[in-house]
Amino acid sequence: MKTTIYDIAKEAGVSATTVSKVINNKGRISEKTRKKIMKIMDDLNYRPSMLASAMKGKSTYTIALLIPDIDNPIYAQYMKYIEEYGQKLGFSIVMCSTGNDREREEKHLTLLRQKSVDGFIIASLFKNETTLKQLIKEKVPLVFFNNPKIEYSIDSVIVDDYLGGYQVGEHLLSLGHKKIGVIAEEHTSSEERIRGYRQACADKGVSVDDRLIVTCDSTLEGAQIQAEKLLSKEEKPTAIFGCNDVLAIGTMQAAKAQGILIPTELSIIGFDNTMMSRIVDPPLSTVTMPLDELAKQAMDILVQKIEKNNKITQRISMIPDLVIRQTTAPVNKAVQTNFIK
Amino acid sequence: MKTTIYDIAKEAGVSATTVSKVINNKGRISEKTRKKIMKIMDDLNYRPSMLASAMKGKSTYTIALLIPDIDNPIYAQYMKYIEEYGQKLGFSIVMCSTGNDREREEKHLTLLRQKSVDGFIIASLFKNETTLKQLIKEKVPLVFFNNPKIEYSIDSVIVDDYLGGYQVGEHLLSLGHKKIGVIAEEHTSSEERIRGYRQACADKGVSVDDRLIVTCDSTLEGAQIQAEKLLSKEEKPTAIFGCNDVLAIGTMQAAKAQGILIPTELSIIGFDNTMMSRIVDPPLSTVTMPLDELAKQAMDILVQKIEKNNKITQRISMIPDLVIRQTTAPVNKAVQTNFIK
DNA sequence: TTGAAAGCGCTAACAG
DNA sequence: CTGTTAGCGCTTTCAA
Repeated sequence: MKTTIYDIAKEAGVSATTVSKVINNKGRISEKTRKKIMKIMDDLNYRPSMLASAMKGKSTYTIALLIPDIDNPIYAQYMKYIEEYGQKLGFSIVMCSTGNDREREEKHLTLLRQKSVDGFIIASLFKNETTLKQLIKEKVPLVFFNNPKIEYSIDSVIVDDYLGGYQVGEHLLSLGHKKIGVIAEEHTSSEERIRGYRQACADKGVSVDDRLIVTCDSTLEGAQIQAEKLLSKEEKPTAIFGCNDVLAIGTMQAAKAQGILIPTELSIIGFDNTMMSRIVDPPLSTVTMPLDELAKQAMDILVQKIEKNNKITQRISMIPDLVIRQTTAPVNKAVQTNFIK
Repeated sequence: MKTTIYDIAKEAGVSATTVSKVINNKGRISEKTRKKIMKIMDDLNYRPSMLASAMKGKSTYTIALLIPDIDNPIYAQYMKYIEEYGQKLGFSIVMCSTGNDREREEKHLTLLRQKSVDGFIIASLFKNETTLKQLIKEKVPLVFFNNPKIEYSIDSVIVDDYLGGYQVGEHLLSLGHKKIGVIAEEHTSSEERIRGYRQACADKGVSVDDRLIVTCDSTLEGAQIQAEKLLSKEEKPTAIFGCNDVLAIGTMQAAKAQGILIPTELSIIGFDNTMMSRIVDPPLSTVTMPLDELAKQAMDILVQKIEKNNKITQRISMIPDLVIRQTTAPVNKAVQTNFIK
């Protein structure tokens, strides 16, 4: 039999209420009884059941994180920082992978609402508008993470993907590239990154060739296939922007397989600055974001909603930063001319 | 106000008991009332509170996974497969990273027990014997994952690390290597892998030089530092066994930094077959394990314990397999002789 | 085939 | 400063 608040009460010769009060530091309790109760709780190794207190309307100190896919190390990183900071705040994180699939997203959502988790951090695509509206109406605490939902009044914490894409564009353009391929994943963040990239091109007066912008599932293999196609086009790109590191690295593999030299014959740049970008050869140029800070903000906002019932909704955006490593270089005139003939 | 079982009962003109019975498919209910109740639940979009039912002694359908560190992709993989299969079984997974730190392990443990999670899968080091014994005594459902605790009668699911180490040893030896460095992480699995490796050496009559076996924290940087030391020894190894992929890849980076050619001048082999091993250049030889199967078994055992209160304890061990890629090659006689002079 | 009543472990009025 | 009482939403005897 697990020890309950009553066991403590009985042992201390007081009522359960009193014990509850000392547990929660509420009301006024004489220092004497408080000490006594504390000691007994300690002796009996008593731990209050969070289930029971949650039933009385308190929070469960559990939040759910929805991510598309752990295989992409960037999502593992989301998890890492969110869990780390959650730990500090006393929250547990339940991990839900969704594959960006609406059904799986919803299944997690309803299941976890039944379990009364306090809130949700959503990095998964989450395209279902009906459900989303429903959640907002029911005031379920949630914050979108690196997943802009500009059409809705919803809390979100994001890196400025648009700016990141712009930086990539500028960088590539400054290196003299004009034929630039883009491999994107089906996610709002990719879209924003591309939007930024396009703007950079527009600002420099370089026209973008839409046929060079392709989408694929966010796997090494998927990217490899798309990159191969891109690289066997007549109007072969001299640079490719992978909208995340996995995509960029898949592209590197495709290039290597075709004997294309990086960065001499092809510049490649990624996004996310995952550990992978440091271990490939040559090390991948990419874009980094302040993930720890993003995670912290997301948790803070959520906890505000949960504990203080905070009503204001905010949209926090952080600045990304280029990390130039060794996969980007000035366009190789020789190759270009050779190709144009 | 959330709809409760009573709202349904009232609407249907029956008692809460009856509703409860149809929810749980218990007792005998006329097909008519059952249909009626079902319909009303559906109309009102009723979802039973798992908190309340958990308070009556039912399970929470939540299990906790303790891992050392998400930064190592192999642990992200553990998470992935466990969560995936958990999803199928209707269980949510709460992720706890511990850094192999006893205090953090215990904090998670007590917190989650207060939250009444149904059980624990432990991949984290977990050296605290007192706590462990306590958990066993209290019959907390738990299974150790790739984390052999041979001294205790505890359920565990592991890859046969000993055999994996043996395979690595055999492979390296068959390539003619005699001076082999080993970089290990502080974890039971590393110890087993080394034990297997030693046995292989013994079987081939090759003596192992203990000064070539070193330990470090499981980071790229840590491994790099240790590898540098190893590679600047007089008795420089011709091959290095990284007890996991991170360690092996850190070693690759150290070698590259020193201009050492892989595999011509130095063979390197890892363990875990993470995605990283495929993207480094040259691709890393390593050892693979049937993670999906391991995860499945671990969950199945745990669920047996939770739902059927299964008493028997089992230790499941699966066979790993060498994946020879391009970082291992026959020892380079030239280098050897050159070195010996 | 159905329901009344008790209770899981805790907290929040309210009274004393 | 402390205790009584009621109740969160559900399940489980036991009786009808």
